[in-house]
Amino acid sequence: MESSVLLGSAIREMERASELTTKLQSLVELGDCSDTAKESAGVLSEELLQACNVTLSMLKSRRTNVRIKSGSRNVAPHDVLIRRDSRRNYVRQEVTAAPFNDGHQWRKYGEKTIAGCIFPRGYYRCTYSKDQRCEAKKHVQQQDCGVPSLFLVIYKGEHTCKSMVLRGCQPLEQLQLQGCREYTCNPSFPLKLTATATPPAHSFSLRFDSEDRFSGMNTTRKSVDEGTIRWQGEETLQSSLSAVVTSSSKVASPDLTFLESMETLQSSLSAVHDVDDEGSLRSLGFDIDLLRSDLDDIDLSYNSAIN
DNA sequence: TCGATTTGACCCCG
DNA sequence: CGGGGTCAAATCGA
Repeated sequence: MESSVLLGSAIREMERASELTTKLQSLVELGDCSDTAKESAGVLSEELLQACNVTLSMLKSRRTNVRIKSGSRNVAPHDVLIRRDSRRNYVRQEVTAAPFNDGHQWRKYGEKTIAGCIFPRGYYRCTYSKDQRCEAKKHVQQQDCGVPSLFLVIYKGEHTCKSMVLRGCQPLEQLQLQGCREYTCNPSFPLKLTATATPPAHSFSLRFDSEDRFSGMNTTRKSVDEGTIRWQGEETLQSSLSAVVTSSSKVASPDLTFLESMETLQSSLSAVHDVDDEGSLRSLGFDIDLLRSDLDDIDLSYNSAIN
């Protein structure tokens, strides 16, 4: 069971690597030596390398065979196990490359060297443990030296706090995404945005990288329907910001306005793209005002003036 | 100055 | 008694 879950994840990563290789190959066959083509090739190579590294980490971790003492069960990477402890509190354990991207805020209260483990175990409790008597805790332990590294995370107790700081109660957050500016939403998670053009399809890809001191750089992307951006929050804020904007060659207007399709949200998003003499997209900038809650699920469509 | 992290000491349980 | 979990003072950094 555990092996099949792991194998499935590894296969998906390799399928992604295969797709990236195909794209890279197409780019090479075009023989385009422009800067944007080089940049796109660089991005694809980077994604390809990461997909390979993730797969390697999974397979290496499987070899080292992570074992949970209580219950004596093996937990494969990305496998999730839920049980109750002796106090009938929920205990959930999982192996992940991003142990802090779980949508909650944690405060570290201890660290301990564990017998037989290379890396120390970190002890965290909910930031609101005192204010709201939230008893949620988690232990985080690095499993290997892979890139990205995998961590065993054991969650104990359920969140009773009303925090959900990454999902709603925060004041209006202004997020400006312009080219390659950096945006930091939390001192612990510096985020870096990169924008890249991919000729000749005039498509743009926006990628959000999140980085923390344990798992290093994480990159996420989303699939997009033509003419729309589907920006869907996943379990965590930090890994959810990824969008690919595809504008066909018929788009000639320098102004591209994205309209919010969900009236209940208070967010607004506008984008301006810059075209060169031949009408090809050269750069794309976003200005986004949003509430954190917006990140849960946003559907956007755009109108574009056609000359 | 205050909140978060670090780290050594202490407690508890098997 | 030893190892894991927590406490709390010291330290860090924004």
